[in-house]
Amino acid sequence: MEEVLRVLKIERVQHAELPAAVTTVVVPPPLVLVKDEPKETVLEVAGHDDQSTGLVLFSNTPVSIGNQILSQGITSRHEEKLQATVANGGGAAAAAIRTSTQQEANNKTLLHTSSSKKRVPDECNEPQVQPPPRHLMRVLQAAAPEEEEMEKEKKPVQKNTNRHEESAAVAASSSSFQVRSESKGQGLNPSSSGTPPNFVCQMITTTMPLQAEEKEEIHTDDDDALLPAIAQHSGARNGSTLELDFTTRQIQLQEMGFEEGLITQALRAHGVHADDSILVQFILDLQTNTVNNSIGSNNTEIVIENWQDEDEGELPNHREEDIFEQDDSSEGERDEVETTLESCSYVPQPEQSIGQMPNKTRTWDRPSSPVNPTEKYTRNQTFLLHQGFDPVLVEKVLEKFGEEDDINQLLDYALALANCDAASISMRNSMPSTSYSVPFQCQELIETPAVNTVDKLVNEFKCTFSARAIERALERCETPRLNAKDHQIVALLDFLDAHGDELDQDVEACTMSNPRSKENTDWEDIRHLMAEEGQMSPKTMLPPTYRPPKKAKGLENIEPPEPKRKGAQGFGLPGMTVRRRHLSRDVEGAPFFYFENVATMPKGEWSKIQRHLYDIEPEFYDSLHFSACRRPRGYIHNLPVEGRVKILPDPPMTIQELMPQTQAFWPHWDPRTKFNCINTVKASQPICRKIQENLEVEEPPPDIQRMILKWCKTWNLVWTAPNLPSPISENEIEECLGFDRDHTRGFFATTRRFAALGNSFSVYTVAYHFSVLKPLYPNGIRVLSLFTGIGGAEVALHKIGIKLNVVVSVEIQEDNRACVEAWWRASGQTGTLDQTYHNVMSLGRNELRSLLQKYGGFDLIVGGSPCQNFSGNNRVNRTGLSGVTSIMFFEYSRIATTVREFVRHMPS
DNA sequence: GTAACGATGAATTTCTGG
DNA sequence: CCAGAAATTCATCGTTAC
Repeated sequence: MEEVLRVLKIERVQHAELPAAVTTVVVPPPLVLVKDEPKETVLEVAGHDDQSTGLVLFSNTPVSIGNQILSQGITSRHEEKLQATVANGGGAAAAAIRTSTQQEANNKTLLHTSSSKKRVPDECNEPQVQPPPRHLMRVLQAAAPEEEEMEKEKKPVQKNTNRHEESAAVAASSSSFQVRSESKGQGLNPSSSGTPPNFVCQMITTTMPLQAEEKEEIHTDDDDALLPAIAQHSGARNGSTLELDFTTRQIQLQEMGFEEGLITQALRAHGVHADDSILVQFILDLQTNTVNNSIGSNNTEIVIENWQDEDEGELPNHREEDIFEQDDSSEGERDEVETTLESCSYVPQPEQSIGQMPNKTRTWDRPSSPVNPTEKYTRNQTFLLHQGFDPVLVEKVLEKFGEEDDINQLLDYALALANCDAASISMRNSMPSTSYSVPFQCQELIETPAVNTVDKLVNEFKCTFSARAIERALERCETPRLNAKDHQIVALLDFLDAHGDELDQDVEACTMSNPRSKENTDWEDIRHLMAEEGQMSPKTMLPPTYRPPKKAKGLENIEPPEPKRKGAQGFGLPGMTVRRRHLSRDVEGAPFFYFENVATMPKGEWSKIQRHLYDIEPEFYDSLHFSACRRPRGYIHNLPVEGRVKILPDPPMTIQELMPQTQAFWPHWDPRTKFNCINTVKASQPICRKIQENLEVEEPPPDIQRMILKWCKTWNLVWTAPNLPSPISENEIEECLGFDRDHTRGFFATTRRFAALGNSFSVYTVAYHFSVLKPLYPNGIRVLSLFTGIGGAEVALHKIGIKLNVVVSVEIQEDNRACVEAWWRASGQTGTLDQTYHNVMSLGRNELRSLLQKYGGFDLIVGGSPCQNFSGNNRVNRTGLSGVTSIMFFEYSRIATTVREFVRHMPS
């Protein structure tokens, strides 16, 4: 049985341009691994997984531990670790059966009822077991240096998971936490508003002591970056072992079909223990550059990404000039990178006119292709053959696109043909037609392309679960093996996330049904409806753009627990010392991004979101620390966390401060001082009437008081007259959230206004986070605002005093757009408000390119994606990321990562 | 536009065995 | 008295039929 490893380059192709989604797959010479015999324990071979243009080295089917060739590349240390984990993690996992709840019977009348629910002890509830040894496979996937790097990088993360310990340690370790300076009176930007600002910033600069181990950590990183890869490990191993490894890897790569010279170059450049994907990609790049220097922009992008990944001495802003100043690499490497940078990115479409970028010293055009058609044909043929496509297939492709300049089109077509060949025709005929699209070039030839679900799961969605787990998940979720739709695959991934560990084991007890099947048809309908209305392509919902590889789980390497939300104080409140965090160099620095959503998602959903946003730990805040209402939210961002200030003067911090007129009627048994979270619906009149009826008695009994209080809390009722509870008004909500009163007045129908406010940011909280941007952008900021809503982020930036040079606002609701536009005028903004795009799904790569060219880049990408499927208030479809609206998070992720990719590759 | 519609997970409190 | 387990309390950017 043969196992074929393929290196895939998956790239999103702008969906507005193509009627169908295109996944570009670059297949290198097959890497053949021969299995001795199947074993019980299977091995996933997965390399590193990068962003949308990243690489995935994977195995379609399990590779046994006894794999002869693979074992050559595995050190004995790996095998020991694997065996140890198998031995320790082999317990059977039982599906936890959720305990049922029992409601008290009498719930019809208000009197003498209780809303409390009692959990019935469930005898079937078995204790959770440790994750099974599936993750051990991932230990193997990382070569020794990779593993060490991972562990090194994990240390600060794991350390950060225990905030109490760290803060205690910081407090105990030093008294050097100092308030260095405090100054008041920083007003708003005078040029941005005709009226003097009411807010001042209280500048409190805190400095964190650099702890010894952190100093050492940074030092080590830098050193590593400067050392040749081989030399990194020479100290850890003796010369003979190193030589043996070198030879082993050389043989291994030779068997993959690569030339010896290229292999030697790759091993010298990356070291013998580098990840296969890195080596293979390096060789491919060498090949590609050798065969033809102008294959296409996308291939050169890989070179850049790899180079940047490897260059740990890179500065945060990643400007190339800075890189060169810092980089100690050889002159030859520098020339190569310069050439690559010159040829990368921004491939103009024929119909597009490329505006001149300000302050540019380089052209965005890629190098011109060979003029001679025969030369093009030969070039494409060589390229496709080098990617490992069958010669017959290559001929077919070349017949149609032999002289095509765009290499991606060729690859799309070749992939579609390959997929078609691979799939069973009989099965294809028996399957219902699918919405999954093939490249438009192929549709005339392939009417119903059969796409293997597992392939799609692994290739597009970058699933790293074992084939066994996937097989079982397919059965459990009743997912078709061919042509599964995207939402079905998302559901499958969710199921795998939840039960993948169990599925890897021989556990018969897992009786989960498909938890996501309910809304599948809804989503499909919506997509097609929107497609018919021209709002989006049917295949707009592309897979996530960033899915870091799953972390290896071993005995000593356990996934950090979900971050605690107790208190929801993020990395620190005003006046508190700030908890430090460690962002990788790939993530830190401009352009900044800022994502917000509800804190209390279904279990595991924040972890998924985190994985799609550079694996940055969410920061949970409750706005009750900044205003008179609760608003527990999670934020994932790469903003600095030190030096935050809040806007002054302080807003009303209690209900009583906000509404002093209610104090006269406030019952003594109602202890509330803060509103609960502002929802999107108002309390119904019958609730208020019922409360009134029960308050006819002068002093209601305690149980009635409790019930009334519960309703007051749920619906944010206030006492506007004796025994008269009323819902909080829109104006009061505006003030609670940090908007000016009447911010939303006049744009919405009554219910819509309430909903728009309920969906908004808490300006005070967001402003606190954004305040670190003020010294960074004294001349103003360019913002890409997704899911703008009523403009909470923009208002926050304005109130901090950051000038809004450009705001590209993407908001689908017309009334919201009108509200933002009105605020823009009323607040005397002098910058540009661009509301051209209404739907985030219409922002493809080309649109983003043109926006970047128009405005010269973005400094901040901000957005809070819809939360309906996350919210605890949703009784119907609280389905998490696979929900109809919450899946829009992936659009934020896609756009944020794409913009960051573009901006960071832009010449300064 | 109105009104009726629970489940979920975290935080908190209480119970229990040593 | 204490630690861990179990029970209870509490809050939740909402959906849908009418």
